[in-house]
Amino acid sequence: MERLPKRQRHQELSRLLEENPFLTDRELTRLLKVSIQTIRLDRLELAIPELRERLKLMAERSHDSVRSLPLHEVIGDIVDLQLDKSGISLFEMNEEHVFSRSGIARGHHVFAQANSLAVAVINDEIALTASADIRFVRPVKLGEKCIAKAYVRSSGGQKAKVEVFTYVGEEMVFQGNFVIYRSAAESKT
Amino acid sequence: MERLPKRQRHQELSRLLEENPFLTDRELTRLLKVSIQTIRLDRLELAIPELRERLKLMAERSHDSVRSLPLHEVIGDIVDLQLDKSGISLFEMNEEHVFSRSGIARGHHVFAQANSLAVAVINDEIALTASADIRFVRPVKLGEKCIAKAYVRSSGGQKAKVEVFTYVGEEMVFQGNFVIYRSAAESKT
DNA sequence: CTCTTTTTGGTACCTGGTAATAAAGGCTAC
DNA sequence: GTAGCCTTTATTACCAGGTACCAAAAAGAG
Repeated sequence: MERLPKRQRHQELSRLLEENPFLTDRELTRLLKVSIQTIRLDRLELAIPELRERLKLMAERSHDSVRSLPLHEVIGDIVDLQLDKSGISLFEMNEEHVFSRSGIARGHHVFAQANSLAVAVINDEIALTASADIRFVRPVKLGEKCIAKAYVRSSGGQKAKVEVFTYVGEEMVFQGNFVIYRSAAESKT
Repeated sequence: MERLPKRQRHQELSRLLEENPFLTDRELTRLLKVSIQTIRLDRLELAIPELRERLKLMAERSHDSVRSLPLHEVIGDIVDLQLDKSGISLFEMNEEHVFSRSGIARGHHVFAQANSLAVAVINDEIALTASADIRFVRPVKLGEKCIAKAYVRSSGGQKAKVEVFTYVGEEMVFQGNFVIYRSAAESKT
């Protein structure tokens, strides 16, 4: 058995669910052409919860409105969030985000998604961006779906370091290192 | 059997679910002290969907809402522009730009003003942010007027370096070094 | 050609329901 | 009284979308 197919399938599975978290295992068997048991093993390996749990998580996030994310002001759609650890958000570039001339996204929209995620992932009353070092790897074009992944690298004390990578499909389009100030109170994790 | 208890129960049921839509029928039997069948008949009468449907609806709403936000073409009013030299823009923070909790502006709005200006100041068909190194010196609060000043430090070749300082009054609140890609030499096409 | 990993298949069980049907409780009308 | 009616409760069958586990087949790797 080639090592690739499995990893490719895992990537594909993650991508599909990031794009559309409403897919059941049965629908995934159709999309990936493997048995339902394989899908379930894959989800297990990738630590992706079942459909109902995913929906519940989404519902909870939108319901709470407490926590560090007033959802309406967040750029992008946060589909996974492990406070103080990591997070994933989706954002699709459409007309209002791009230069009309070239169809290329304005940098600050790409930044906004990454920044929103970096702030959201910090489990604190108040979290503010202190500084950032960012790189636009390749232009993002109209219609492209950006998947931003944030990883908290260090969160001791008042400053947390968060690394964010933004992808379009497999391709990295943006990378940023954020330093986030936190209100200091509840750091325990 | 009193006619009232039923209507009262219906009201109570609606109230409970509005307050906490995550309640299962079983939990409701405990709260209302009737059988689970009664709860289900009540939900039927009141046209309240089952728990899973409620969660799904909430998840769907949170999924396709967020995408849009008031980030239009250029952030800030450009009041002075000397192409390839310098520029100034103004931007006032209001409710939609700040964390409702703290009244502090979200970093990406401050960044967006600076980024817009850095791109605008470059005299070329196409100008894109390649990378940036930014620092939020102090938080910007609701109602504050930000004055961003951009200076082109070097513009030879395909990359231009632009330095942006943002002030509220005399106070510097943000500073960034941008590297901007330009489509070619300024004299071309 | 073995040995291990991966994939598939199947069963039992769980949650939070729907749907249908029957039975019991309570109240009114005659 | 008791018949009629609504409300409530109980029972059973069924479903979706899983989990958990076991066994066997398929596919590589050595």
